Amino acid sequence: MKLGVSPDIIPSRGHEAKRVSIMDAASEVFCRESFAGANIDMIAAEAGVSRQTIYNHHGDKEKLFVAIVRDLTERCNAGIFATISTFPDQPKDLEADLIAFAVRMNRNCICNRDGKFLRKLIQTEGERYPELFAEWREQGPGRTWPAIAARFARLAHAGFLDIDDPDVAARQFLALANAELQTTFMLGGTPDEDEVLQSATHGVRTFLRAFGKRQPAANAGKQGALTNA
Amino acid sequence: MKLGVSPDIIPSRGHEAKRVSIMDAASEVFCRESFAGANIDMIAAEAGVSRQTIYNHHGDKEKLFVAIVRDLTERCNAGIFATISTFPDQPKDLEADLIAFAVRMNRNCICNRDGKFLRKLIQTEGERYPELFAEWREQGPGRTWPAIAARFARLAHAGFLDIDDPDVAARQFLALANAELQTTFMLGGTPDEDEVLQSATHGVRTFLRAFGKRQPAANAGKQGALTNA
DNA sequence: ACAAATTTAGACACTCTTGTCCAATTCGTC
DNA sequence: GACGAATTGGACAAGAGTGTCTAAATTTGT
Repeated sequence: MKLGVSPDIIPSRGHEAKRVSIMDAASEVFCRESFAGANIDMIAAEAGVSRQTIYNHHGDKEKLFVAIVRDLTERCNAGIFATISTFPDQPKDLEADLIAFAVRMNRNCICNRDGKFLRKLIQTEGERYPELFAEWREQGPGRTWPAIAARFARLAHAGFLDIDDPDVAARQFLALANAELQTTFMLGGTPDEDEVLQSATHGVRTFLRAFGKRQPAANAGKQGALTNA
Repeated sequence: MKLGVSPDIIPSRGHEAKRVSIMDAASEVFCRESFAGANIDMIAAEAGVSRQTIYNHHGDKEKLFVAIVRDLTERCNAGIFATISTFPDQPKDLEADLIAFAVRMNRNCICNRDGKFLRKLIQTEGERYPELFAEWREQGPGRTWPAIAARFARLAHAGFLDIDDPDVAARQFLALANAELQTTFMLGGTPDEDEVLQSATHGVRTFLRAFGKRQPAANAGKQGALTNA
């Protein structure tokens, strides 16, 4: 019933509409209740379809769950790569551009519905479905970290940063950008725009204090600007 | 019933032994299977007691769960405060001392059994038991972050660090120390000693590049040592 | 060794959930 | 409006899990 999830046309009625509606409701319920705690009637009610329709579409509870995870994994990875492609390779204002990138990363990949759901499902059910989440591991972290690291390496090579190990720097960059959101994430909350911006700003400032060029020569006053709140 | 409490002795048999055994098994099973997925027979089998004994001790499944969470929260907080008390207030070798502290923090509070279990239970069931985990939030993050921040503030005041906002610095310190363990945590794994040391080392080095005194005057060569791998 | 307390195994009633079947109804399309 | 496909709701059997009850066995304190 709502919009804005998939890039394709969303059928607002008919067979496909039910399918989408079921997937939406199932993600929600599986995340909220865990696999064992979720029941088909709940999902049916939330999706506004009859229980039988769910069985018609997906066969059984486990197949439905697998479909959900695959779907989320795919969409999340697409979102992450799309966001990585907006990495500031030729920054005009390094600090501002990195903050904006960190905010995009958080908003579009980590704090959004798909990101939140996938993260929770991995944490909750990851150990019980190793092969399913191994796929995520390879397609997700296994591919996205190197991609981000490559961007930082390029930025360093172009003289904007002073980085020894791009892989470590990439991990630390995101860790810093999220540092102040951890407690909220823990309890399944969604940080608001302000919190995301705050965390990203503080994180990027610290990142640049560590990896920024000591004296860019062009703007000597800049360094001072980084330290004041 | 009887004896004046002997606070220290751990009973290896008898009534109390069963109690401990049940708590251990229940933590394990609740974490692995989630509250809804766990069943009493599983816990009984894992604890080596009969199902009825569990009902005798704890009344019902939910009361058992609550007891587990309280127990874990209490022990974890104790561990965290004990570790905070080992913070290097008068460091001899700042980098080495902070790395050692970060490793202790990880080993004793985050990667150990209690930490891992509590984290997973909060992630999995936090939304369903708000009042229970609100307690954790107040006693845990609400008290430990300020405590750590105060230590960093003191270190800065003593001239070892150059910190604007101790709260932010404290959060970033731990975020950096854990940066390379996130993926492992996600799937419920336990990082080995090497990974913990690696992550802490890289994290502390970055932290000091950001917050270390630029030129401590006394040891000019030190700064160089921080930057090489 | 005796008495009290605790533990045990099994049976049990009850509830909840899954997944199937089916007849009636609605929907999409021509 | 008519036809085929999809959806619905309700009944249903089978299975699993909770929590209770009991009588017998075991452990504990003295």
